[in-house]
Amino acid sequence: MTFDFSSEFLDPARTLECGQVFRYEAFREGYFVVSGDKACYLFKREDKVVFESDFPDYFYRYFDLGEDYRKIYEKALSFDAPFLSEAARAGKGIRILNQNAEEVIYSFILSQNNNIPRIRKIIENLCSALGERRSFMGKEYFSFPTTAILAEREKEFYRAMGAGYRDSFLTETARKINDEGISRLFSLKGKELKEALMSYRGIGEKVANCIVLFGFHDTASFPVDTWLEKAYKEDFKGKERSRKKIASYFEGLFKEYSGYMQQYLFFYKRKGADV
DNA sequence: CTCCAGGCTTTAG
DNA sequence: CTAAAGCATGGA
Repeated sequence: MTFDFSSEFLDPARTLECGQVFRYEAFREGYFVVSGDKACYLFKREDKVVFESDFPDYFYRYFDLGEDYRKIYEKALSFDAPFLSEAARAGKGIRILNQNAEEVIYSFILSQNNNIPRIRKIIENLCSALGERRSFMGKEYFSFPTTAILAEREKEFYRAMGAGYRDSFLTETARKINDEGISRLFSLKGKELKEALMSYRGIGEKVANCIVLFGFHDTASFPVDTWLEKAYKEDFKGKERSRKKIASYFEGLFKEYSGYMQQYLFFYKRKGADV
C-alpha cells in the first residue's frame, strides 16, 4: 500500500535524525523505519514524501500527519528568541512521531549518559536477539521485543548486549511493567504520568520527559539534556543551573508547544555531532 | 591520555 | 533541598 504527503512540513531526514527515534536506516532512495513490529519505507519525490507500508493508517499517525505543522513552525518564529527562529528555519519539516510507548520507555532508559549511534546499536542488538524476524520489501527486520520477553532476561544478558551499567534498569523496569501492566500508564497524564514513570528504575526527570513527549505525545514536556543545557546557557543567556529548573523555564515559555520547540533546538544545537 | 554522550542512583551535607 | 561521586562503553 502506498500514499504520499506534501514535503513542505515533512522532512524525513530531520524527523528521523533529531534524536527522538532509533530504529531507522538508509534504504534505497530514503529510509526504512521500524516501529514495534511494523515496517515502512519512505522517500522524497519532487514536492512529496512517498510512503510504502502494509500498515498505512499506523504510519499516517506515526508521522503525525494529521497535525498542522505550519501553525507550529510559525509559532516557533513568533517567540522573541532569535536562536529559536534560526533553529526552526534549519529544522523546518521536523515532526514529533507517535511511537510505541513501551519501545520508547526501554529505548530512553538506554539513552542516559550515552550517545545516539551507540544507543541505536544496543537497540539493534536487543531486537535481533529477542525480536521476531519479519520481512518487508525484501528486507529482513526484527520487531521490538515485548515487555514479557524483556522481563524474562537477567541483567547479564543486557550487559552482553552492550547496555553497560544500564543492564539492571532494563530487567527491573521490564519486570515491574510486566507485573503491573502497561495500561495503568495510559490512564494517567501530565504530572501524574511523569511521577509514575519516575518510579521505575533508570527513569529520572529527563528520561521521563522524553517518554511523556515521544511515547505519550504530551507536547507540554521539554526534556533537558546536555545539548539543551548548552543552548540555555549559550543562546538564551540563562542563569539557572539545575536541569529541572531549566526545563521549567522553557515549559513556562512555550506551554503546549514545548516539545516541538525542544526538537527544533536539539536538532540545531547538535547539528554535525555525528553522521 | 582525557573528555563526552538525549543522566540516574546513591550518599553526604 | 543541593552537590558530587560512581557508573559501562566507545569514539574523538
